[in-house]
Amino acid sequence: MKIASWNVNSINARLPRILDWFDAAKPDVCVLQEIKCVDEKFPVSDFEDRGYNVHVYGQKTYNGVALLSKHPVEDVIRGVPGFDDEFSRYIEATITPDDAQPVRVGGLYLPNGNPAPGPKYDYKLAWMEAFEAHARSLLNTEEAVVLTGDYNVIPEPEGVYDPRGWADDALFRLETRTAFRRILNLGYTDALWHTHQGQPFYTFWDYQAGAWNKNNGLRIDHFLMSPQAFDRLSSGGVDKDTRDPSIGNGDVKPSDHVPVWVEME
DNA sequence: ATGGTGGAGCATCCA
Repeated sequence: MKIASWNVNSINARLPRILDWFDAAKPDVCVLQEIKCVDEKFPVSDFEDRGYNVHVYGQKTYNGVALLSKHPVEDVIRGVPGFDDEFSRYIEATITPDDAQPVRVGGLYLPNGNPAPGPKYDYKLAWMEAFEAHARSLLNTEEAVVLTGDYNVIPEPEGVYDPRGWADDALFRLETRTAFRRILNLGYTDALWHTHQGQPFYTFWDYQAGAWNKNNGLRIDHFLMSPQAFDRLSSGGVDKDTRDPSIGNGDVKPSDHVPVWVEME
């Protein structure tokens, strides 16, 4: 079973490139972030035509997440439990394939938090604290749990092209990394860091200042897997080509994030 | 030091 995550930076502005990727990558499950539309504007039929069950937690203009699955979907929740969030940033459900054990999949769009310090950064830390509590309760179920999405966290210096220049950024400052580490230390594994055996890679390149051409990237999209999920991990990857403006549909600009995925037994 | 790009949706905000 292939599970993917992609911050698409507007589902509707990006749709031809997104559908091309779905037709090639054929994920069983995919969570999307920054769909930037209300539920009614989500192109549901394009995905239903491809065999997906579609669950959307939309929002006008900003944020918005979705969960797509070729397998049956149960117990969908929207928003991190116990956290009164004014934005649509989290969707979670149980996926039950015919040929594999169920997986609880969470798709998240963690707040950016800049500028830091400040109220936006306080919101990021509060979000992470609530998410940590929820991640802990999920571990207590002893089910296979996969928490994936745009974490807006650079976990270690290898995840940024200029660690010194980013030291005070909300994505990399020590308090952010510590909060992320607390979640990992509950008992989750950073699955893509594992499959890459610590070899650096990026999942995001800014639109500005020629970041793609200079390979000035960030590693901010992650898969956190519970022990029961990690034991079933067979491979993981990052579809970097989707970020290249010269590859694929030239009429549509790429997202600044690339799809990330894992294969599970 | 600033602005550099891109999306939503109409002046800016967000990333």
